[in-house]
Amino acid sequence: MPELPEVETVVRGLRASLPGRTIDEVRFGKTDFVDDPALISERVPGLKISGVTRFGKFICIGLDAVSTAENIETAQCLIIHLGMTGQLTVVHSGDPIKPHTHVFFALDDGRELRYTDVRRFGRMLVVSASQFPEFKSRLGKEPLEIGAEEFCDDFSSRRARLKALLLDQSILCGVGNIYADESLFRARLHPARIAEKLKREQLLALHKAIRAVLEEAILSRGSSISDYRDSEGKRGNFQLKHRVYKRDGKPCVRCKSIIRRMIVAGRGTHFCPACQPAGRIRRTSKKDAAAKDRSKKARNKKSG
DNA sequence: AGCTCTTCCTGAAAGC
DNA sequence: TGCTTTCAGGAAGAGC
Repeated sequence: MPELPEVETVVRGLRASLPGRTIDEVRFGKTDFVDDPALISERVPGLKISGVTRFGKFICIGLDAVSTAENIETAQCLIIHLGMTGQLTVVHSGDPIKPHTHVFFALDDGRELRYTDVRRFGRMLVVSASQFPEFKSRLGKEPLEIGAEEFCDDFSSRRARLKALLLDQSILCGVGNIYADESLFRARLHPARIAEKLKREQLLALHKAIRAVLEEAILSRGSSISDYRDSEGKRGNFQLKHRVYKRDGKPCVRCKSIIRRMIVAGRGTHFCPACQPAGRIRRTSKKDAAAKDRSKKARNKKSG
């Protein structure tokens, strides 16, 4: 699943081969993950790619009018989120089409930028350059840019579990399930701990761990678990360096305890029970227990 | 504020 | 062997 390091790798690849090219034509297959396909068809063809940037897990392809004499409002941002299984690759227009390829951007040099997405959990939209800051403002801070002080301030007032906070894109943007688990392991913090209850040193350790994990993962060109490929269709290598993610049942690289998997914040979560002690986990409240009981009964009813 | 559940979708894996 | 069911998960929205 593409998270910040994977998206950054894709963006670097696209940045090396797209700027300067003009998009001649846009073709669509299935469009249920596209906000407004007609608007993309209307605005994008004829524009020149000015740059490719990343914000959180989003890719932004900047587009400008070829002739600067045009009116100013032609500058556009093509925004793409890869969801779980999205892939953006640049190929020659005659190359075989991979299954589940749903958007084709024909370039003026005989190549094509293609969007492939098996599960179609991704998203694609176009906004005018003037609307872009507003779109961007809905996202939280960049984990590689936020300072230690700021990070501590943001987390120390939160009553949610660390795992939930790390996955919340309106707080920090770009961290997903893999890098949340890997960061928490490095900081020796249990995923279900409440942020507010941590000591300052622990929050500082988490801030440092997030940076370290993301930077190392970018150097390894991201993690390829199943579907992830970069803009040239190549796999990343960071999955070989995961210390807890999908390693449940295996020995901890630090202490040899068996890595465990549990659901936290609704997500499969991997951790070492010895290196990441639970601390004082909030006891299951009567309300939570009742909710759990209800869902269990609902499940039994369905199956029986 | 924050938690749980549901929805979207498909392929892999588990269950029978 | 082969069919059916379950599960995984990023994000958004509902309801509590």
